[in-house]
Amino acid sequence: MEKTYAETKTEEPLDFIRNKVNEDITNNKNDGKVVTRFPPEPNGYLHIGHAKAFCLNFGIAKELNGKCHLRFDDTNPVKEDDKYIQAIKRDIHWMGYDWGDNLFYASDYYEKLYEFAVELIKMGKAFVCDLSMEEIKEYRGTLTTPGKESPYRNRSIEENLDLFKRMRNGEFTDGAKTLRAKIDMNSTNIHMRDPAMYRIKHVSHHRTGDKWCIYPMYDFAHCLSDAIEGITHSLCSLEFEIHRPLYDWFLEKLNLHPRPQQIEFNRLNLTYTVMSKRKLIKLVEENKVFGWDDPRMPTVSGMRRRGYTPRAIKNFVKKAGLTKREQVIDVSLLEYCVREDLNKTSPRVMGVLNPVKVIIDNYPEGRVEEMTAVNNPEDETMGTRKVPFSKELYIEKEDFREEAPRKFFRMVPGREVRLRYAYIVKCTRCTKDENGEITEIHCTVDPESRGGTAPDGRKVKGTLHWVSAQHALKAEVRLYDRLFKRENPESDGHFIDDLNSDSLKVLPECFVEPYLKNVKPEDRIQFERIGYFCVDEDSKKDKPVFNRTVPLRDSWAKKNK
RNA sequence: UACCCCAUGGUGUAAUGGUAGCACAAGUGGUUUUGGUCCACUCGGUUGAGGUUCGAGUCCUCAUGGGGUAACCA
Repeated sequence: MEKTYAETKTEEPLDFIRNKVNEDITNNKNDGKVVTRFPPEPNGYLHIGHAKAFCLNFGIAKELNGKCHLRFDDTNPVKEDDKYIQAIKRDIHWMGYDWGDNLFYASDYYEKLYEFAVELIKMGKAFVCDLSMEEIKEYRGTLTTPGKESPYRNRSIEENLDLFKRMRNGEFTDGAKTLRAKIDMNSTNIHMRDPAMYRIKHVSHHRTGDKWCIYPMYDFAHCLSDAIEGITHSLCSLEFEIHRPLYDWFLEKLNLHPRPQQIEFNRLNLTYTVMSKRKLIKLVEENKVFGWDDPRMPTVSGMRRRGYTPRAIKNFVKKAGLTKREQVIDVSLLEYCVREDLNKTSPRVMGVLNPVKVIIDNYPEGRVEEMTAVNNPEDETMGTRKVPFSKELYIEKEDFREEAPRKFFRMVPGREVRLRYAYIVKCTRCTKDENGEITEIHCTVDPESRGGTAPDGRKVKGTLHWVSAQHALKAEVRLYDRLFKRENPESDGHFIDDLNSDSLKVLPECFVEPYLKNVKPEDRIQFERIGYFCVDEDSKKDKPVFNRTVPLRDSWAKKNK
């Protein structure tokens, strides 16, 4: 049975919604039950803002032994599609939530909703209106002026009943008639000015096919679907606040009990991205990204492909908090949460993204040593692995300079560096091509320093990652950056202009250690000194593709900005 | 020039009439075979004006600022 937060072991302060739910249980409202719901419309993929909503709804249910229903709000067949239903279910499951038997569709309730509408007509609380869309708009008035009543408002109940039935039977064309609630054309809340309940659309529905040609509106369908399912707390975002009187009106007029309560919370926005479904659809349709699951997208699918973990996302949502103020959260908080999780869980490996060859002149040709490397210094149980070392290696181009700037601890002629888990080497010289590009770097190894420490205890400040040339596995690496150049991409439709043209860099010729030859999509690793990466589904048998999830923090780069 | 909601460091969020705290970001130092992690420190805040009170971020009034609302979308 449900418990209160006093009985859970949370020591953190509760947000205002959890407080309210807690209070309701304490007062035995709804017999102390908690039933929430997550009601996506299947017209796009879920994004991090939706994640906040479903983490809240499923989270509360889980925390208090209540239930959370997944209900597809499918009342507008022209925008909806089954492919979105599949994607939404997959994303919620991936995040670790389960609706059990409680999978519903607003379209399950079409017959019942129709009956409720008939009931309202019988009460004289709804009428069939012949006004056109333009006329309705005109009659509605404006934000500052009252509306006026439709000339069809006082039709007899019998006539309304007959007309509504004929609407259902398909006797009228799209837009010819609507069923409207009879409320108050003078209300200061425009949503109460005789809102539409049903409109005619001769369109087949992804679930009900051609059974219906009238479809219920959100305001009518949502509150009643909640009531039908026995939802106790109907949590939605702030922009629905003004709809609440209407939500309550239908429930009250139809005298439904127990009565679900709508509570509104702030949406989650992130810097350097856009969050509205409309804008995300535009990015997909105009091929600004490769799809809904492009790793640069703020969608759950995109984040999965990018390598974010459910745990990191949940933690982020929790840290973002829940209030009634507008929030725009710094994307660095999300990245922090991702790194925090990946740091503890990702195996470390070496990979060279921009390779340059290193030749160790005093190392015997053909000799191969197996160096022991720690898989994760944060977690001893992850063990160690062997990494082959030989005369010719690759290191990162940017780890070598002919002239060292101040505090540059990497490879420079005449100086020593450590090759991680291998040896201390001293750079002697480099060769260049006719363009001045460095072609080879020559070093000598200190054979006494095997493993990386010198017996004389001398300090070597720099440690570089490397890959043995003859053992290297070729890989493609995709580097992602923020999708937009500006913190708040233009809100007025010109957000496309703020797209960051450098949001994706593909490096087709990287070298990684052979340990990675059996990776599979969604495997996550850390390339030491570079960042966290996730194996992409585009990977081929002998050429893996790695998506950069998030770079490691880099105080060196920051200092040199 | 309507109605509704909101207002705490750069950002997000606590403080339920009694010491304004936490996290991220930013910065400084320490440790380090990842310029990572970790550790320590620093920076910086109650929109304004009145009122109630021994005492106000918190309650009241007004002002200011921000957001939402006029689909047969959700």
